[in-house]
Amino acid sequence: MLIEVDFAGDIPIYTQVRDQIVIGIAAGLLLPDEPLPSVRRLAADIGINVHTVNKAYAQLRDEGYIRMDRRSGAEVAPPMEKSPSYLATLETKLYPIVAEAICHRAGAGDICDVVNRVFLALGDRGEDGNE
Amino acid sequence: MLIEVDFAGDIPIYTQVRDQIVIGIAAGLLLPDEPLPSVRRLAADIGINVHTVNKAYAQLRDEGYIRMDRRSGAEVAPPMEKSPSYLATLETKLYPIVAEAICHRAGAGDICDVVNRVFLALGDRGEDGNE
DNA sequence: CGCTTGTTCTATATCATGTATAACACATAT
DNA sequence: ATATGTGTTATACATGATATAGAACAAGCG
Repeated sequence: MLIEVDFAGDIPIYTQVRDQIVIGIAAGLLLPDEPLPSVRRLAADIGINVHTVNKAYAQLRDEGYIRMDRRSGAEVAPPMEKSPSYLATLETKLYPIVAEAICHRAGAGDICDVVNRVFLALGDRGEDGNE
Repeated sequence: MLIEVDFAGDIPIYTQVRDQIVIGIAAGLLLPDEPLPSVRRLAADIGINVHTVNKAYAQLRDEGYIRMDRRSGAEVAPPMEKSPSYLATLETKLYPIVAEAICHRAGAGDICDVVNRVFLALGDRGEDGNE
């Protein structure tokens, strides 16, 4: 599970780390209860500060993606429950993106094609046949 | 075309203004060549600084959504060309969102359902039958 | 001239981001 | 006991983004 960071981009480093770990969990590269590298270790590997990694980990913990213990370190959390309230959050995030797509003359099919492409790219090991 | 801003949220004001105008264009509430309120006018209406509105307008101009003239003011730009390069940008934006959705046990169908729902909410007047 | 338009400039205040260093509480291994 | 490794917290500093404020400019129009 290699994590790379773009220092030149306008996306915060801790957000990049957080996103890549979420992607790793979604893709099945990070399995439940699997230990994550310690904050100091990952910071040294990437070449960033400990607090930056800690901020990413803390956010992941608050969002329920990982579990942190002062002694045993950080671990991937068990799979989430399927909460309908998340769909409202998803809709809020998709609203400006879909509007942009419409302005670029993309149809709903075009957007869903991209969604399915990303889904397949992540889903090689991410699905376990729940539906 | 009413624009409202959430001062308490963590989304920059100029981004909120920019997003709502994009949504307005996508929904057909703002038609091509339609004049936008002046930066001073909109700033006064919303209750924010002129520079904040100017930043939103400048970004919209750089992205091709609107056209600005020093004398005639700001106007909605003509419809965009359908560029394939945008789909790559869209895919980059959707990647973390789809990963999040997978972690929340949402399937590709669930995501596309939300996309279609947003598409319909915006598309009441946004489509003109291009495909 | 008077008014409006976008544009640019300076200045200030606040918050986010990232780094740096250090210490703490807790657990484990030597 | 000592050493090492966890996450956690605290302080400090530098930089950039965000937002505000006031002022001025060039250009068009009645």
